[in-house]
Amino acid sequence: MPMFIGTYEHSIDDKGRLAIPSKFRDELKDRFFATRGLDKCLFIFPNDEWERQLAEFSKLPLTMRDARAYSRLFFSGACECELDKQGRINIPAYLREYADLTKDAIVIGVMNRIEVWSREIWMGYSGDAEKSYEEVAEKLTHGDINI
Amino acid sequence: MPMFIGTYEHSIDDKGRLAIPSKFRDELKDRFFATRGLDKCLFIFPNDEWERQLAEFSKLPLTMRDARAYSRLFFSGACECELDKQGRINIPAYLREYADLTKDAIVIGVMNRIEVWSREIWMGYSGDAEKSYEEVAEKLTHGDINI
DNA sequence: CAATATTTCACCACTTTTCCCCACTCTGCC
DNA sequence: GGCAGAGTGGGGAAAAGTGGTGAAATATTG
Repeated sequence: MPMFIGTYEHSIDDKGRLAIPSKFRDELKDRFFATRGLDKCLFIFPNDEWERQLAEFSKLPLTMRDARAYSRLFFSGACECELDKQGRINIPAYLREYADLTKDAIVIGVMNRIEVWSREIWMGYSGDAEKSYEEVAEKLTHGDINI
Repeated sequence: MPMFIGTYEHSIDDKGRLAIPSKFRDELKDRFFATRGLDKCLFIFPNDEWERQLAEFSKLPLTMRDARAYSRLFFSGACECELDKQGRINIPAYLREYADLTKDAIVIGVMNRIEVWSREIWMGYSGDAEKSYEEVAEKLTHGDINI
């Protein structure tokens, strides 16, 4: 079971390269994937998590309009990543655009996935989220989701 | 199991030639087919997927008006493709017309198939879809995506 | 039927991008 | 202070994408 935790501030160079925090590298070693995430960030999934996502998609019928659109965005926005000798990955242009990644990136571990944020967007998002941290926690436990 | 993912921006020349992204070529090596897709794009299926489509169609009753229309367009628009030495295919004129392909094309991987879009149409489509990406994600997976 | 015109296809060459390797800097630790 | 590990930047080789040219096949016309 992978466990990604922590926040790292890294930079993306002109070629779209991003260093993966060294603490995350071992868990990713075999195979991993990046794709459009929710809330304008990128998701990075280790192989087993990726396959869990695929399983969800295989249930969707080609004839449903929404399902088509969703899988088009999901898969067209995905890429398999490889670490270079320095522990970096190459983020394709379309993903950098989606997440507004130019120079300063925030890499965070969220349990079974990694997320990559543009610095500005993360500042806004985490600021808001922090304020309502307790509120959200309360909402979640009233539903069927148990923490 | 083929896995086509990613977005590529290629151009179609006057002769109707389109370069297939090199990452897709290996998966297509033996045999593959192109035809009219849904939403004004072209579908490209590797051989095994093509045969799965055939199987699906053979289940449809000949008496259903919509089924007749759909399979007519699907099969009359189909052609077997071959890669030239540079990794390009030749897209027949009627398919280019169907998908409005003139110069700039977007090639995307959608898991078990490849799609070819005119740049303009894709921009419109993906722009709309992106707006509802998160909504649809929630609807389709009803909460399987972690918060 | 032959000669010419036209289209199609395959090959070749060029340009651009990508990827990989190496070198440097900074930080923390011994 | 020096060493090791982590992150950053740049340069060169290889691959990927694009455009063009020539040969073969087909069609057309005298």
